[in-house]
Amino acid sequence: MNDSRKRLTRAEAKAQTRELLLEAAASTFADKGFAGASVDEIAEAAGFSIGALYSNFANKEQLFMEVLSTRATSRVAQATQIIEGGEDGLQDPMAALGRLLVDVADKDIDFAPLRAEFWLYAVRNPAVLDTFAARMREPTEALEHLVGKEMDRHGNPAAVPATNVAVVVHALFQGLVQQRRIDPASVPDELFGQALGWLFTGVKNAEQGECR
Amino acid sequence: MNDSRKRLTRAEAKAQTRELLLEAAASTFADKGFAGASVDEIAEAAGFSIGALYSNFANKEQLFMEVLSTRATSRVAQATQIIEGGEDGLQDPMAALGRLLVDVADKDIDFAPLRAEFWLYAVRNPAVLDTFAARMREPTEALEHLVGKEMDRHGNPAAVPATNVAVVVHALFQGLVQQRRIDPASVPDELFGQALGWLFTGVKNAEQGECR
DNA sequence: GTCTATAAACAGATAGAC
DNA sequence: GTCTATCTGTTTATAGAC
Repeated sequence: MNDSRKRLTRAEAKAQTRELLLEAAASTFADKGFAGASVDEIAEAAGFSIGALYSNFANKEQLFMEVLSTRATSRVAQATQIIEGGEDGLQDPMAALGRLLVDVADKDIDFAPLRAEFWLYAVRNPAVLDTFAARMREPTEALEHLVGKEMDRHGNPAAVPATNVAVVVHALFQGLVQQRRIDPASVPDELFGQALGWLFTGVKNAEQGECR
Repeated sequence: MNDSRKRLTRAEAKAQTRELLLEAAASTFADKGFAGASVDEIAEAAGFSIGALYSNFANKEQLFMEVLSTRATSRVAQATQIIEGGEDGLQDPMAALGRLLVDVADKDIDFAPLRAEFWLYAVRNPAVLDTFAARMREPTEALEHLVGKEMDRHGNPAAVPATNVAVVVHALFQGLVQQRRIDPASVPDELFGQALGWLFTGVKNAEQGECR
């Protein structure tokens, strides 16, 4: 009994070390990039030494991929799922989604750089490309539900596939987040929601034919 | 006379070396990133040795910034300016712009990775951020002209600022290019033009109020 | 399981030959 | 103006102490 408690505690300790290393890795990779970040400074940022890192991860690449698995990309999916279940945005889902996206962009400072780093890594390593593409399909699918509902709300069945609209919304979001990072004045808070509004009235009219 | 010809030829030779180094640098940075690419392999890719590189550029960073100055980001601006002056897209400027963006995305394979690399560098180096932001304003401003014309074509004066629409179009383009790179099937050729169509009918209706 | 010490390879940048 | 050789620091990854 004592023994099992002890074993559990040790397992927990190791798990905690792993988690701390993953957090430090995410932050350091965001700051300096995959090639630019050294395993040494990652370990140090986590409060450990290089030995602990190699005891928990096979090498730098595996650590990087592990960060991809646990963090970063699914934020948007989480966010949109909150909107679907929550009381927010019952009136105007698009404005609510706009606010939420701004929130994701501003709160999680590492989000965009980390995503860019993963994207580059995926583009450069064909073996990883499918894994990353699958990760990116997550938020798009979450958006697809929202998009589908919104399109239903406005009437008739799909002349435009919800999947395509979801891809566009996702791409627009990523693009705006990046632009906001280098030139905040050019991307005011409201622009997210406005752009979504334009897009959806446009889709709506495409469905039912031009309205004038 | 003989002397001046000789001097000119040498200057040209050096200029050519510089240009070759810049091309090789752009390609290598796109392939391996700023931190991942070594000056050695850049020089080698250009057909020169490391000494020639350091004879033409102060260091790796300056070479990188020089690549930014000469290449990469202004492609979209060039493209949209062609549309404005050309015979193409007189009927449907948005569809033409869509085709053109697809072309930029597919033909210039280094475009997106290089842009991502510059973006990351700018985000990480505050001193460079303004320079890069200015570069990014170039294509947006070119788009703004197109957008303004298109909005005029549909009628009344701006309830929506053309600048904001241009930012959205640019962001959308960048996002779609990135998504297409990791999951081509999710971003068919027509989607660029379609999305622009949705956006503009949406903006149009926002200008003149909802149409139903 | 984590740390310290170290091996082996490689980086950016410089100096001097041609 | 370009090349070769080299200096110096840093990198990833491993081995053995605790």
